[in-house]
Amino acid sequence: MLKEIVKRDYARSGLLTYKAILERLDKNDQKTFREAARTKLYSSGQVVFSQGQECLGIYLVESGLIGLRRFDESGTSALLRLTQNGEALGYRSLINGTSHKNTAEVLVESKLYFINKSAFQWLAQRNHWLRECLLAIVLRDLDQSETICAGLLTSKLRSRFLRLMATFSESHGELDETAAFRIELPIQRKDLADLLGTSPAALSRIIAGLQREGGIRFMGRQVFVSDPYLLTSEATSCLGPA
Amino acid sequence: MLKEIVKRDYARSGLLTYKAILERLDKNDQKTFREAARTKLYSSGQVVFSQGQECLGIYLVESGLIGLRRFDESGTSALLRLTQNGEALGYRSLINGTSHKNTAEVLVESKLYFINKSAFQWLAQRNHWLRECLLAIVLRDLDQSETICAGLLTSKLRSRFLRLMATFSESHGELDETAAFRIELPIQRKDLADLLGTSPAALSRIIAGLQREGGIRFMGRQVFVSDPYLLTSEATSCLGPA
DNA sequence: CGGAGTCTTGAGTATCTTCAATGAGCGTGG
DNA sequence: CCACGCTCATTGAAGATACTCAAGACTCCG
Repeated sequence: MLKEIVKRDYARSGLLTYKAILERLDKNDQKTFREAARTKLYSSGQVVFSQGQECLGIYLVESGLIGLRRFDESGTSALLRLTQNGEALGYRSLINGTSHKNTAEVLVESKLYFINKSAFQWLAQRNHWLRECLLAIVLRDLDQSETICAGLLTSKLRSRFLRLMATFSESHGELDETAAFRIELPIQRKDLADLLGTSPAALSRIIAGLQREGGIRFMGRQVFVSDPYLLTSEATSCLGPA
Repeated sequence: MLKEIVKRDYARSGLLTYKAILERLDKNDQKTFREAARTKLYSSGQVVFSQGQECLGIYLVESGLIGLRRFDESGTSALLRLTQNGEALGYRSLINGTSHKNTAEVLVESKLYFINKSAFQWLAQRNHWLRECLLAIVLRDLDQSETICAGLLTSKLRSRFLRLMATFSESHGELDETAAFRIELPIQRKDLADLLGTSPAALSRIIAGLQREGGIRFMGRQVFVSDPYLLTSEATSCLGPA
């Protein structure tokens, strides 16, 4: 009974891990899945796949952090999304048969499972849950993308940065011994800037300004938030599932 | 044979019209569908559904133009997407059972079909094509949203505006008798500005600047492009299916 | 200690915003 | 038919915001 609830929760939350999939497959498919899935380890800076490449299969992020980057014709690029544990990469191109629209670059050393296209399609065809889960992921990604889009359309850099911090506080934050919030930023300034569509310089100024006003302190990749209102005041989070 | 190809094309292009659906349903379901679908006419300015409202069903846009707008806490809003003939509205909340994330407002007098939630779910459960079509739409919307997002992250207002014009030229453009391109903008400046995340004032200046440089002329909602390179130079389109 | 990469700061400039005023277009009613 | 009010569009000016380039500081690592 409990197990059933947990399983349902996978579908609802869209957590698509190796283990979650295995649990939901019947015995025959489990074998197929186990044989098809390959672990791959990537170190920071590596590229999983590139924009324009043909889609060979789907990647499941088991640990680490992957950034989806898009380049435009002029060569400039933007970080569209961060992908972490329980999320899938490259599913889009897999479903509609197009080439990859973004470049997936490893921001933090990551462990991925790779399942080749035909094997995954075979499994998805046979397993209702897998299809549902995929759909849930697409919907969540769409919602996230629209939320970011809305933020970009309406908010200033400062607000967007604070929202981004709020997001990180969910996945990379913890309560300090001094009852202040401590966030460990997983990425460097340059990538933060790319995520916000700005330059490291502008970001630095925003940070300096926030610090001057108080309530938040930055030390390298450590962020100490003594005034949690700062993060909650400027809207809800804008990245990732939870 | 030809019919088969045409049908397939619906699935591929994601065109989800009343007629397209009807063609793909078997006789029993056709009856269900016909009984469930209701035509609704909306005049410009009306609201189809509002952000936060519970999802009652799905809307198919048969003609006209609907804008999806998102408000943030501070009350400012942005136009995230335009929806026209052959596209669906409210499918997202229908699938995952959440409330509407955006407000759908009618920009141009529109004819919609409304199919209530349970009827549509019943049909989707029984019809493979419908599910596939829905998935294709979500994927297309996600891609579109990410493209806009990337544009917002990297490009200046001027480029984004030209890209928007390129988009409109696809759906609302035609070759002039003078061999120049003529585009009929379906929406007013305020909405264009909301779509680009700027103010009508800034947009006006961009337009004035472009006109001064030549190659393009604006007269109210009419746009005459004598130098097509203007539209193609600054990247590909960023809105809508075709 | 040196060096590369990263982060911050400074100065000048370009872009965009805001508020307010003017102008163009349109339907209404005298 | 024209004056009136209305909405929409453009323009002006001042100020805020963010960009670029470049120089300086910090950190990590050899």
